[in-house]
Amino acid sequence: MVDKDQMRAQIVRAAGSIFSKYGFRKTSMEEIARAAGKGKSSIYYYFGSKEEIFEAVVIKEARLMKRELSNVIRESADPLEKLRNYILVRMKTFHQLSNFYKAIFDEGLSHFDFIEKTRQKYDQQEINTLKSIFLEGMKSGQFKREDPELVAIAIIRALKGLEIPLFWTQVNDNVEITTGEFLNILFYGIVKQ
Amino acid sequence: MVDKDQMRAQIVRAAGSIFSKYGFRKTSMEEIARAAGKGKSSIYYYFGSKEEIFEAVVIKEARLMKRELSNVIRESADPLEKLRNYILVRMKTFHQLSNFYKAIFDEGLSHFDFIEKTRQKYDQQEINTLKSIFLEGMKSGQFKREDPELVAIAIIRALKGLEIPLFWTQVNDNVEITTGEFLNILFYGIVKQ
DNA sequence: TTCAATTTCGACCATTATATTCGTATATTC
DNA sequence: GAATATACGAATATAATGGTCGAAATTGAA
Repeated sequence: MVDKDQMRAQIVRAAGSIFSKYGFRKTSMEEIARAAGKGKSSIYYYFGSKEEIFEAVVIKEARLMKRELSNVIRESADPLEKLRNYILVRMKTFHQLSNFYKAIFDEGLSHFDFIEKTRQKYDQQEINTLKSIFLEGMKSGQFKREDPELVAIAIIRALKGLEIPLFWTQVNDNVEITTGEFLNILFYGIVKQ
Repeated sequence: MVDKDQMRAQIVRAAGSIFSKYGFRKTSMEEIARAAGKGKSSIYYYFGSKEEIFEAVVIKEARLMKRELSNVIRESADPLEKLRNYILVRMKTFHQLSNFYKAIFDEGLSHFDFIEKTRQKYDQQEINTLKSIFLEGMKSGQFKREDPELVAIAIIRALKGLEIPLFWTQVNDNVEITTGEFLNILFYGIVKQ
């Protein structure tokens, strides 16, 4: 039973590296099995279906992103730095996960209802996080006085907008540049001088 | 006839962007057609087969790389700079083309005999180029006196070794770091002080 | 050792995806 | 308006793929 979980983890790891490269549809069980160093049918001993594996991968990656975001917030004291780092880390991680998100928008993947639920849950969490950061910044006088909920939602929307081109450009450089530009605008449009 | 070539170029462009993302096998004619803004069967008016398109793409990219390398050599006067820039450009371009090369090593693609021929031709060209750069550096006293042919072959071999990990890591950063490190070693192991 | 539970996989099946062909419809040219 | 060039939907034959099943290894406790 202990080994079984270990094997599951290994399969998830292998599958993740393929999924993130080719997306859900273009990844075959054969490839996952090969990458995990197992026969194709053996995979079915650990997972019921390809979709189950995909779900496990997405959940794992989501947890990872959440942890990473928590860390970066905890580690930066200044709310301004918090916001900056939060967004930078988010965009960077998102770029690595773009294939998963691409899969979400992919046609024929709408039966992944768990994804929509997960997404909504994380959306709410993100809004709350940003809200609290912004509140803190308001108290310290570094941010203008606005409705924190509205600001948080606006930022989330903007970030989602920023994510779109990531689906189409394969060059990494744009990420940091665009995000930096975005941060520039965001701060100097928002911060009280 | 003029328009036909234009359309061919457009298809090659579209196909290139998909091939470079998913490789040969995972790219479908349907996708190529969609990306080219045409119906699937229309593609066959311009190209006889998927492989023919692939061949056109590879040839085009190879030409591009060759031109880029020629430019960088012409523009840098110092042989040391020539070698440095040559390798940097080569690694950068190679990274963008990694999917094509991945296709070459892919099993089941061995019937692309034109690729092996092209590769051999370019290997010889590369050796000659590096040889002449090295000869120039020897004359100017910046490089140690060695057999230029052997040195050129050694460098090519090393570069090929550097290329391998590009197949497995998806992070871009490594490229410049590894290449930089490589250049460091190469220069200070080779240059006369 | 023996026996049962666990783990692995080759062979197989049903379904889908895909490359290519074909007949024909629509533009373009002379 | 015939001839030619261009476009595509539908059809086909084949290959790829997700998933099943039974049987072979492997393990490990009695």
